[in-house]
Amino acid sequence: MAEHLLEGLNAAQREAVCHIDGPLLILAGPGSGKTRVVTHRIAWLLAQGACAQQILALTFTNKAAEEMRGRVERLVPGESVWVSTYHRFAARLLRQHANLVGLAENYTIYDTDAAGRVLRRAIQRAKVDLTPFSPDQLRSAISWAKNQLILPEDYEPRPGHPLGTLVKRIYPIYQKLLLDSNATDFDDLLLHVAIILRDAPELRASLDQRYRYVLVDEYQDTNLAQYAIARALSVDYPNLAVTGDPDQSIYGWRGANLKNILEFEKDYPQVRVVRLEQNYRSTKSILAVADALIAHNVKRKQKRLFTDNGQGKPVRLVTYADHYEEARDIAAQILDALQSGRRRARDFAVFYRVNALSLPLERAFREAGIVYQLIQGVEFFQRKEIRDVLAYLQIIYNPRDDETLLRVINTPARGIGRTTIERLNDFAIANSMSLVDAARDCRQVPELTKRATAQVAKFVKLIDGLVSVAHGSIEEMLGHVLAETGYKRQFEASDDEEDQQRLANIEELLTAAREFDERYPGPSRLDEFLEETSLVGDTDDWEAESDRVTLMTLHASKGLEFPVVFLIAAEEGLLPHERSRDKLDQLEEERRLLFVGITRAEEELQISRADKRDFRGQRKMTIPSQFLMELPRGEMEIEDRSGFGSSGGYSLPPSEPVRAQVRPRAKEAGTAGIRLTTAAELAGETCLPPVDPDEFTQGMVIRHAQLGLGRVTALSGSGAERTATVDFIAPPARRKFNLADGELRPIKQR
DNA sequence: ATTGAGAGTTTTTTT
DNA sequence: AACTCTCAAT
Repeated sequence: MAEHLLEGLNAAQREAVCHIDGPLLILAGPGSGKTRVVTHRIAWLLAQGACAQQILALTFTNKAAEEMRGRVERLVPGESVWVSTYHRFAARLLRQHANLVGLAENYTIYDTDAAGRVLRRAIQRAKVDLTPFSPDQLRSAISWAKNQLILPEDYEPRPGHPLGTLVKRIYPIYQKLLLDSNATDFDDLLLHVAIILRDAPELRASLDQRYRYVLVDEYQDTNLAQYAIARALSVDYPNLAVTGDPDQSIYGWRGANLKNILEFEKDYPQVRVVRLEQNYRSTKSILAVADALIAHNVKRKQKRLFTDNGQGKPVRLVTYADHYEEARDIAAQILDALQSGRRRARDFAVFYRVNALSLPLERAFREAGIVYQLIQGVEFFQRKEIRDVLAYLQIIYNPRDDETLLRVINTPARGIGRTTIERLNDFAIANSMSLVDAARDCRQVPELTKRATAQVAKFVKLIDGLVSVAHGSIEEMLGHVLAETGYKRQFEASDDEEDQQRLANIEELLTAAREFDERYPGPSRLDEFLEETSLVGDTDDWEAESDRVTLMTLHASKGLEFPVVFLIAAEEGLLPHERSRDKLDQLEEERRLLFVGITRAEEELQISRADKRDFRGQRKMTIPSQFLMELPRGEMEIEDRSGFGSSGGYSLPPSEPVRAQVRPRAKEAGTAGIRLTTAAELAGETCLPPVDPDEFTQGMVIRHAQLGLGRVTALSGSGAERTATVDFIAPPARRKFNLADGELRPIKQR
């Protein structure tokens, strides 16, 4: 019956898939088919009679959750297994039991930004001198405490620990500000739920029973709070299955606790341990390098990686004269492979330790005419204009939210200045009321000028007006917000490129709202919408389907794989990062980071460094990474392109011509199956006059006055409402346009 | 309330 | 180098 689920699995994989009751630890090396095992196991459980509602799968990222949900859906169509991130699961649970921790059901989830501002207010209120510490250090100390499930009243610093003393003062104030605003930060979602599960045994027991089978992905990255939640759901029904790889734990700095996985067997002595050690991703050469490197970690569970894949090319270790040369040569190698038709752009990825290292690469790629996508964290919903507009929705939903009120009270500017806000705030504190209520009673505040009082009264009226229309669809509510607040007006007046982009983003938000409304028809689901916008980023940011070279940090590369990988800047201070100096644990984490990077590669891998590098505006001689000494150099191809002794430094061996400066001809590019646009191609095109919005078609090549050439990838609406999503080629960018504005012109190719 | 000069930073970032 | 933050001047 369900035997097909076992097809094509090796013995270890089968063992994991067929395990039903009792704790299970899956130690899954890179490329060992972990996701496959997890999804097949879910399908297996269902086939054995478990019902979908009894299964809960927890992941760390939305991307992972989506991926897993999709694969389960394909295996067993129609079954709705709850696959969720930890935070979303916690947010839902907390929504139902908010009263147990002093919150109301309509609590707000703050993003890092908002939480940071609250912390700043907490510091001010504590009237302490923060020096010599930074607010950031304090933030991470509080975050650490929350992840350790230490409540404000229980926090005790180590004696004589100056930062701890400050935390003890400020953490309770910070937490009170959050609770008074009926708000949480990200850490709170987990903290509150963990505390609820600890202190409400009946509730815990009923949830334990309800979620009979709990699966946790990337277990090596769990912090104590997440661990506590998973454990609390697996007491009476200890069917907890966790998967992870201690060697891929790279989020220790965020409170992840490697002990959770290393000591899982202590927690559940009757645990069944399955090791997935066969790698299906990489060549023998690549795996050997990874294996040799990670063997240098002391705190580690022994694990042997092996593969039936071929030997493959040797891993290359290259030294360049400088970062510029490094970038140029990588671009040249990629271009060469593209032009010969050996590879597509999407086959390549370049990894680096810090985002700032991407610049020279971007420049080189642009010069070479290589299309690339940069994966970086500025998420759509984090953008200022989006946050501003959403803030109004948050206020409608939870008016007690002081922080958000502070954000919107003078955005856009409406003549309520700092002093006015301060006086309102003092009044609110004195009467222990929320800011909205203080604003509502602004006539009782004697210090306020007449003018200020009038402005504040007007603002209160605005908010009340918005609240009164809070039943419609999200799109409508957003429409009201934009209309009543005049938020768009400030940008419409300007012809600044950035402001126009902001407007476009707001349009995009409206589209997102409409899609949401369609997905959840019926009564207003404001809570769901706000939850989604604060907990879900831009999901379609990186998609394998777009044919571009990928540039990203090593951290971002986790979970992905590419045929060809370039790993740059293997230098002391960068990899390992200088902040990990002299700290064994952190040094091992840096080593794991490199391990993760190496094991992303399927067929080819090049690790490089430069003798000189400009960094933070300074040119410095570099020192090779100590990790390079740990690699099996005998099995690798070592190349020195630093031009030792030669004056130029830019010279390359004659067999490897410098290609980066050669722009590809459009024809050649076409045969290689890649889309490249050259200057020549550009010149050979003429713009057609503006056309009716409905004449745009998918795939059409267009030109934008500032952004250049692009291709229409998606269309929606019609007539004056018709919008197009356009992928621009150089620099690569995805933008959305209202076609009625006439900014886009079709291109006629000669 | 907005602008600008000057100073001070600077890892990674699932949520 | 590039960015943010602060504080002072308009």
